[in-house]
Amino acid sequence: MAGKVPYNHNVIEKKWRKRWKENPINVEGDKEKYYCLDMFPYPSGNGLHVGHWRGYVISDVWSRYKMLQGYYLIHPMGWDAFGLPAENYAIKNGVHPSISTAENVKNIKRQINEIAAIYDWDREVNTTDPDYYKWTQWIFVKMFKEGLAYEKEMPINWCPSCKTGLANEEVVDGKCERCGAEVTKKNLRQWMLKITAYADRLLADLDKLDWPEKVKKMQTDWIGKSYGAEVDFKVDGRDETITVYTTRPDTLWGATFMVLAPEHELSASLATPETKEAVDKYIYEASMKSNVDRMQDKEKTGVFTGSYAINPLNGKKTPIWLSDYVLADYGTGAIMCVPAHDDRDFEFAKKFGLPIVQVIAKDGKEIENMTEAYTEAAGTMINSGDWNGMESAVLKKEAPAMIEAKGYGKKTTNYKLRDWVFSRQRYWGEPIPIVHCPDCGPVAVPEEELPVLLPDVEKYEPTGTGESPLAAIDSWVNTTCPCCGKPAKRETNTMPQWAGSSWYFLRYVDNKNSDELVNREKADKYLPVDMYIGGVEHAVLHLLYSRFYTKFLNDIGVIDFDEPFKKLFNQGMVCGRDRETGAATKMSKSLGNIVSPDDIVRDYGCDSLRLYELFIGPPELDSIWDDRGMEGIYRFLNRLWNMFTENKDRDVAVTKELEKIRNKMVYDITTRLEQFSLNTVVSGFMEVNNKLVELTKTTGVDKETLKTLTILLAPFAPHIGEEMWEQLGGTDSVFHQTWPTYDESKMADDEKEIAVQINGKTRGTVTVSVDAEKDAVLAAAKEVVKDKLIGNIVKEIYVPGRIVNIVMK
RNA sequence: GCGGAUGUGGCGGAAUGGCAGACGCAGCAGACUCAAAAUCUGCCGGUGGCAACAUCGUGUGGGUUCAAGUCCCACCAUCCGCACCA
Repeated sequence: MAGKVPYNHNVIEKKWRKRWKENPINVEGDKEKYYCLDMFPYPSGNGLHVGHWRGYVISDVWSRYKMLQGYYLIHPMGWDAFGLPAENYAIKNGVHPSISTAENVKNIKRQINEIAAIYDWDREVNTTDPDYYKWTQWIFVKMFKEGLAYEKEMPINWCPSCKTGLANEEVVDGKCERCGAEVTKKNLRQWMLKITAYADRLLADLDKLDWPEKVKKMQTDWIGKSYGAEVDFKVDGRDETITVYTTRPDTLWGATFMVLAPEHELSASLATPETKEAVDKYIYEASMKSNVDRMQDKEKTGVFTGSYAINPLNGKKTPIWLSDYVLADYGTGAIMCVPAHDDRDFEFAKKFGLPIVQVIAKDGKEIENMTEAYTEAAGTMINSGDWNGMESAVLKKEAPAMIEAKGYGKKTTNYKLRDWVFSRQRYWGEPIPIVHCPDCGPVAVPEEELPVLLPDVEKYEPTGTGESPLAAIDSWVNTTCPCCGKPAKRETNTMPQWAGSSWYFLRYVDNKNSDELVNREKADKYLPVDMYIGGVEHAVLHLLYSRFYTKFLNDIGVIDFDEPFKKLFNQGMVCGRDRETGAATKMSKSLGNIVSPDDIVRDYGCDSLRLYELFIGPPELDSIWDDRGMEGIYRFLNRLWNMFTENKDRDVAVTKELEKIRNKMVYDITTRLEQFSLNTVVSGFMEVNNKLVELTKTTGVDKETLKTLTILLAPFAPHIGEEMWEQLGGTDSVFHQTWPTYDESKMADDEKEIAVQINGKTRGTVTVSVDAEKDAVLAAAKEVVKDKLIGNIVKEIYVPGRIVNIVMK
């Protein structure tokens, strides 16, 4: 066709990226803010693959949609740039991490800009920038002053490969989350953050959040709150008392023995001369076992100490054992054992021939030849003295108070959450701003002296001794005490990578402020985050730490809210296909199945890639990259472009049909987008385009429909959207238009084809007017299937606009 | 072991309890072309049938309902999370 300009993505995309740079489209005015945040990336040397892009595309589409709804966007990007890979690269190549990091940032920034993301680079932050980590350190100092950061010598998780301590959250299946090496225990002086002080609030406030239930559940489980009682057992013939924690105080009469963790402070001393050798051996062996060994030991082990404890309720002597199935750092490190009603205690009792006393009747009676523990708190109490006859479920709730009233112990709660091991023995992280003074102890570096700059070192290698490489720089380590002025030494441990990422979203709204972490007025205006988009891998670590930091900063008056992220969306991964098996596999260099967005953008354009990233599948599920699917999207954009160019200069009158198509299009796209069903938004565009292509051959498509389509499409394919808008005569950016609305009355069909079923099976169709009477529809329907109406009609069902079902016989 | 997610054509996937398979990919046939690519048109779950049509069909087995991919019960498989937390 004459005058037809083919779709040239290169020309269009280049043109509009330049325009956006010259005339930013996101302007504040007096608009309300909308804060849409991406999880900021670690600037890896590999750059991004199409999987990383998925989240960025989703957040960009959502942001542009919000923009068309009239919001001013906070849509920033930054770099989580401290961490091991840069340091390991430095060790290998002798390049300072700050140099390799800067190079990687540059490359990834280029890639991200090709998504056409409207990131506001004026807000950019980098966790390794001293102006940034000054405030990371400042938060630590504040926590230290509030007693939330403290030092402790304790056995911690130690990764022998990374040569650093790890938080519990960083240990997966007994292995290092980062490198996969088996984690061992090491006694080290550590900086800890008292996140447990916030356990209750971290748990309760989950209710406030519009987050995936899965993530809330994971955090709930990680915090692991339980209700029960601490009960004091006197050691027979000695002055000591052993306190146990139990969630089942109702079964106290059934406690027939007690088990202590080998690490319990009384473990060794409970041994008698006869048992001493065996007890010491057991304690020693337990201390040598790694986490993995301990978890893999399915068979229970244990040793009798020779001592007995007195059950406070019935005065009975119960033997005290040691076993490593009891955890030293949960509860009190000691448990009372009720083998009749606990699986683990049952197994232990069976193995070592300990007595089993049932105290809850199952189905109203005592079980003969018990083969497994009865763990339900359901049934009447038996063998339980004055508790006999009570309901277990009731007693379970009341017993803690009863025990407390009698002076046998107290009502209590417990958490699985532990305090956060916060120090790392590595180089590339924020120095912990503490000075150790022989007289004053640990002293915080005065706030006006922050940041404590990370010094250059010659050797980045972790020492492996439990000291950071910083310890080798005498000139840096030796300083004076800020308190008394005497010679003192700097803390040489650094912070974990999580430190910088636990609060970065606050800094974006005031990233150049050198006097405050964030200006309060700006914080009140632009925070918190309305929508947070990122992978589910941060369900516990990053998201829990960020919530903790936010609550702390709220407590000390820096900000006015106590939850950072109102809404959270986890996008699925984009997998590659295994060349041989065809199975979905993570994209990785070693498998050679990485698809680079650079190649795709070059061949098909950024708009095509954006649409394919959405069309590939439901955004919350993992999906598989398919090059041919990518081509299909490209074909669609070409068809759309051709349809557009053939209609844009025609003078087409609005018909009822066109009006219907337009309203239905707005309805479909809007509702699907609101439901975050982004894959079906794209198919919705294809459907409407197919219809418009048909109309192009006959009546053509009117301007209003083309304009509406253009605005709807713009958040998804912004370059072509802008180009179409301009060609339709728009003088301002398409993103300064208003999101279209629909009129339901103009969407509906006058006539509808509905199915006619007999006994639930479709036997024909009938086209009826939507406002036809039931009797008329039924009559028409019966006419269609009259040959098949053999027998008696029992019931006739008509669901207007949907179906007729005739029930026979 | 506990918890969660998922299971629909050759593939990715779509379906407020109401005609299963939208949309796309692949495939087949045709048009255009000397030819190919691109593009356009048509077909495209299985079985039977020239066809109209019939029949089976959403992991398996039951159930509720006029009607079930969708709701309920019991399983199976895959993936993810937690895992001796008393």
